[in-house]
Amino acid sequence: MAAAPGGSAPPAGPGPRLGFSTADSGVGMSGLNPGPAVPMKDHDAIKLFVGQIPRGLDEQDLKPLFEEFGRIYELTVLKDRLTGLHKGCAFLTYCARDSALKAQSALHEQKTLPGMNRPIQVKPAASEGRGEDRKLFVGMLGKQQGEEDVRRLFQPFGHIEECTVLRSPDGTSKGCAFVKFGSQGEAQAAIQSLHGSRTMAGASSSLVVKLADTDRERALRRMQQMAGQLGALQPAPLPLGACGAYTTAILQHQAALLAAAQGPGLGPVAAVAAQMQHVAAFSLIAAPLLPAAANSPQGGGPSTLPGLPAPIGVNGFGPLTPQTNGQPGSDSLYNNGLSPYPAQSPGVADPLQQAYAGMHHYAGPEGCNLFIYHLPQEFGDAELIQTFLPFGAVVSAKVFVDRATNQSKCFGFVSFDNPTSAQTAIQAMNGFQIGMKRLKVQLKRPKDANRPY
DNA sequence: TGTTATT
Repeated sequence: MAAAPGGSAPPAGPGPRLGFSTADSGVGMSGLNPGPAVPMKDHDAIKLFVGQIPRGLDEQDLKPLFEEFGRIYELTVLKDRLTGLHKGCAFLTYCARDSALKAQSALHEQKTLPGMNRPIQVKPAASEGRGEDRKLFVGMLGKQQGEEDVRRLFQPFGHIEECTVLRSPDGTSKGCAFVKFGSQGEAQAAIQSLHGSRTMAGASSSLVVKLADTDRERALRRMQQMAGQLGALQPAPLPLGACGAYTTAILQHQAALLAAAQGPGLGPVAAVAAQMQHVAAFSLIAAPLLPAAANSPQGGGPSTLPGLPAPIGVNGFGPLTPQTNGQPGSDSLYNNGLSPYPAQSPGVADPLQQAYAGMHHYAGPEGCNLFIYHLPQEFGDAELIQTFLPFGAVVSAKVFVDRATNQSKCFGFVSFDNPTSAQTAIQAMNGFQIGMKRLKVQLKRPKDANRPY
């Protein structure tokens, strides 16, 4: 024992004598540990949790006990952050994965250290994860990249247990993959180094490397999609009271809380309820905030609105909220008598209903789709709907968002179900001043068109 | 100038 060679420091002389209550079977004489002073650990090494350790034993005391099963990479007794008191347990990582497995099977629940009532615990630390924490989702791959390419990319970070590129039924790559590492540490290292680090050929954005969804997250995702479908097909007839963006924000917050609060074991029904509440909140956004009876001078045009006081604050949607429900003209977005909106013709189906009727369609027919630039930074899809809903049935509205920052790119698309509405919207809204900006509203460029403007 | 995908 006294001659532990190599990097393993010999246990300090006096210290508590180490032994198991069952049998003392020559612990500590096995390992010659030649090699570098700084040990290397295998990529697939396992971090072990060791419990039921007598408080009197420190790392040096414990070392010989565990060295029987192989070279130790790291051994740390857990201490209270504040008091520094020994917590009766430790983390142990062997250089070799195999050593950890041997130690676990030989020691876990098998022996009891002196002075303890319960047998020692030796098992993978919780931080090692039980599968999900070692599995990565990889996005923004090139469509032509296969398993081999992905493996090449991730192989430097550890032992890859699985590597699968997701493909459509016809075999073409969906541009994403799953990679499972031997340990959580390897997975985290890969995330650290690779996420956002490069853009693969043919990808629209930089590489995505993150933990794969858990089963629960996957189920939630599915339900979100289903709820979305339901909402698009059957817009709930909601009371359109005085509910503006602020109310919406509260509802969304509540929905988020509900979703976050669903701990393990929450049934699918409650999850759906949370999702449906979210859908309801979204529906409320569409409460028309615009003056229904505001007869605007159509001939004037937006360019005749110089010096318009900013109707929309840069820090929120305060002015967007209808403060007097149903009272045309007053306290509305356009309290200057220069609203660009045409009167809503009676007899036309509720535009709200129409707006949602086909909302899952991205684009309408040619000539129905608008490209809108110079949107206020805080404009989202909902505000875009609100702004263009008076001109006709909005089939879709989408503000582009930078995926990395979640910030609006200040442009978006609105589609109507007919070209006349689109033209009316252009006439009324192109050049319209909001805050410091003037909207640019024009027909969306067809995919194949080559004109810059 | 319609984006990013979850076995």
